[in-house]
Amino acid sequence: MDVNAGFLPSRYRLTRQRAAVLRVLDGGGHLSAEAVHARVRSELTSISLGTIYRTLEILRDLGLVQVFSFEGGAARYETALDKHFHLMCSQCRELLNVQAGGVAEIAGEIATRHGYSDVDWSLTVVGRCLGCSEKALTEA
Amino acid sequence: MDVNAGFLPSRYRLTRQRAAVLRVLDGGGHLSAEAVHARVRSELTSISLGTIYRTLEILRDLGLVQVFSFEGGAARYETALDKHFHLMCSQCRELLNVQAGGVAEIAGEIATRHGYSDVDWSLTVVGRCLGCSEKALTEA
DNA sequence: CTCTCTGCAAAGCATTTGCACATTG
DNA sequence: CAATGTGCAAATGCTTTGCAGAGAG
Repeated sequence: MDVNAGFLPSRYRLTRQRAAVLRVLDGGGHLSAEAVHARVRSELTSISLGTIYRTLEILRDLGLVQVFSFEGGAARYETALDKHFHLMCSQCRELLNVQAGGVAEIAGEIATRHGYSDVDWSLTVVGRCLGCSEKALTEA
Repeated sequence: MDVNAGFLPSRYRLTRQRAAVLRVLDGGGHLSAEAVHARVRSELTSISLGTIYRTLEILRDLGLVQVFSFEGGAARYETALDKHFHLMCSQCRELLNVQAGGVAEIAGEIATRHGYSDVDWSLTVVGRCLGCSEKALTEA
């Protein structure tokens, strides 16, 4: 991804810190702020967690990054992709992106029926992944 | 709802506090722990917030109560009903329950394809509700 | 009399914020 | 130099927990 994209037409400056955060997220995965911090640190040793949070917020504002929050854990950040939903393992909490089919229609229909505007949706499917199922068997 | 239902076959005692929490939630709505606390207090003036949280956790464990967590706000609790999803206003954060149609199928299909078991799902549709849309117009 | 439950206050975790200094355009 | 960004540490909001006493079986 062109790290400059999205920055130029904005009031935000493209600093080393911001570029590094974006680069880490471009590496893929669903990372917590803490995890982003750890990775960016290998390059910018003195960057603070506060800056990570501030940066993630800005990248969100620019539409370059998406957040996923769930119960009992830190929010996970990923670079913005096509609209998708998440498949999450209830044990290891690993996240998988899944393409949406039909969900947008259901969401839109409901929203219209209730007079809601500026509609967005989020679907999360939770279950035990293959790896964790096997681990459970081995341990039993 | 019979407040005793669910308690008897369990290791939990039915105390005044627990009955009161359940009664408040049966009153309907999607309440934060803080809101439950405020309402229960009118009856049991010295009940603590800690007890509210502990009780909500137990009621969840018994399947009598469901939680809904979202970004940037306290979790909301409601008595367990048929599987449904939530329509949330992005401004006033009011929650509406909506019956599910087709979502379970999509979720199940995806989960099976990826080998996930013990599957559950949650769909949240977010938008601006009628009330908030009107308010926005009046203020403009 | 033992086990469970409660209130209280302290701790915990994720996130945000105030401030003084550094960096940038 | 004026505006923006940063590190640090303290503050915040929600939730959990340790403990000592109260209540239930």
